[in-house]
Amino acid sequence: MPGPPWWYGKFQNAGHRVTLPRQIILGILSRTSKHLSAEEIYLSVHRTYPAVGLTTIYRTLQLLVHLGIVFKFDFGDGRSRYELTASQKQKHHHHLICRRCGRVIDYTDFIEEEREVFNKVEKILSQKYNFKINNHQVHFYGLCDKCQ
Amino acid sequence: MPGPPWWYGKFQNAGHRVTLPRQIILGILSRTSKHLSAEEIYLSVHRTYPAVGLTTIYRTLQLLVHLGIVFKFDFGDGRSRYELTASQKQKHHHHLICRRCGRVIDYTDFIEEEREVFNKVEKILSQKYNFKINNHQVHFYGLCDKCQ
DNA sequence: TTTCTTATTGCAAATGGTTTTCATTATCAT
DNA sequence: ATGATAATGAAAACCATTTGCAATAAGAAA
Repeated sequence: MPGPPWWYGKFQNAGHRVTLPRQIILGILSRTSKHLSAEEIYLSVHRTYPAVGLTTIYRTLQLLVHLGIVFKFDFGDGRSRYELTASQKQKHHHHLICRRCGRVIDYTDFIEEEREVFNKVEKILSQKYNFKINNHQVHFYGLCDKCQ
Repeated sequence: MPGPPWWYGKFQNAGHRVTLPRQIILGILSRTSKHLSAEEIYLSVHRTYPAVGLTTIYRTLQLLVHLGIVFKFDFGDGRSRYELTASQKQKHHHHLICRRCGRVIDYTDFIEEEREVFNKVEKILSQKYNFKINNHQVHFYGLCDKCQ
């Protein structure tokens, strides 16, 4: 798949430079289907590019979230976790979180049906509260099979 | 409304003591409709009971979350916020969060489809992933009227 | 290609919410 | 009333994340 990646334009428009660390980080995010933390990304980057510092990871993630390229999640384990908003590896999904062991399951079941409802709800909420809604997240909390 | 409060049994069953700080904290949570942070609760407690320390607030909240009496939320402002899971003041609701100013709006006026989908999805997910689901949270992210 | 402006980076130090340690206090079963 | 021990408060420790600043590099202009 040649040509510039899909996020390229978002950088240009906002006047941000396409630097090596940023490309590497985006590469990692686009190749995983996990919810990586800043440190995990740092370690992954560090294997091939030891010169990149943890600070850059944090600053880049902050930028990516701001540009709407990445979602930031809190699953309750004391650190933020990040996912691309769009990629081959990441279809739109919601989360099932175990309160005991912290396991997170992505599910896409009924996502279409959910999406229809959410579209409708978003439209209603946008009007009622005069809110410009960009995205949503759904978390179900409970106990996984091993922890019951 | 006389008699012991609804959470009393949960304490007893788990062998936890009903102490003054715990009663005060639960009192505050049951009288508010806001999403209070640990520090806000501390300050509120402190006005009438200056002897209660911040540490106790944290430990109590941790216990309450564990007992399922309180929900812990992360709205992205760098601190956790807490709400009773059940009370006169708190009906089940979802959140609308402004990415810019951090304002959080609760909404409870669900449309029928919304309820149906959640009931259905919850049931199916429980079976498919053998998860015992206790609750869910829904966050819509966007820009509020003032921040657009 | 070379130059120049300035956004970006790395390191170290600072921040700040939350947790831990430990001696003291208070709950509640006996 | 008493005793076992859960709970508490104060201070210190933790640790994910942010900030200050001098050095570096992206990308527009020449």
